[in-house]
Amino acid sequence: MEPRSYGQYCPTARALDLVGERWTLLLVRELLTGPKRFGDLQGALRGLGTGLLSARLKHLGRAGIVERTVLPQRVPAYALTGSGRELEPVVLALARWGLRWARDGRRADETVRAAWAALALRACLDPDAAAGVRAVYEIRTGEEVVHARVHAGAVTVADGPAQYPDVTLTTSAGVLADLAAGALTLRRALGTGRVTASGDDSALEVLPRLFRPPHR
DNA sequence: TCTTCACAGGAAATTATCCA
DNA sequence: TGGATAATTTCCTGTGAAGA
Repeated sequence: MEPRSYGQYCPTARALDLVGERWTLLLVRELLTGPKRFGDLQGALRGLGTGLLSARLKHLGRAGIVERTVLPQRVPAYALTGSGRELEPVVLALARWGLRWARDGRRADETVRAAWAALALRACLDPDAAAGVRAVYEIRTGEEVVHARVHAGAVTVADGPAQYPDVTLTTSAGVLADLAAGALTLRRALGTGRVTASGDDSALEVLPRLFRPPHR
């Protein structure tokens, strides 16, 4: 089924023709942290049926936003193309804009994942504060491990453990989401044991200053 | 109020791929 | 070549919006 078009000769409408449908930008968000298998995407996007997932991937593939790739052990997967990666600032801007509502707290029926919270934190990065920082932070939750690399005033987030983390943070995905939403400070989380940290003290010391949650 | 349409989602069937 | 697994397709149902 071909997605509907707004039928407008307008860049915004054309962009929304491509990525404005339900689930589409969330698929892009999932792929921002690295290639994913069909089953991984299904697991991350609960509520999205297999048929619709297949259709969305095909649509994004035709649009040149997503491409098929192969992981080690010759496992087939999906990855963002260069054009797809250009959506990263769009997704981060939406995350930053949405944080003010996320701050109201998590609803009972909402799931949370470490990778989502890490991306939300990334959206709040203060480039000036991060300008002189070079550090790798590994974040471990019960089910997931992601890592964030801060370098040259920017941060990248990826799935999996870091090779040489400066700091390893252990917490739950829910606490991480609260940190990203600004509902909890890192100092308080560390002080109350909701986050435990090990590694380089100076890299840990600078971490709270790197992020500036948006004001309501 | 009824009908039509678009869309989301689930379940099952089908197809493709990998590997022993 | 056959079994296991993953990916895709097809069909059906439910929901909500819009129009008659």
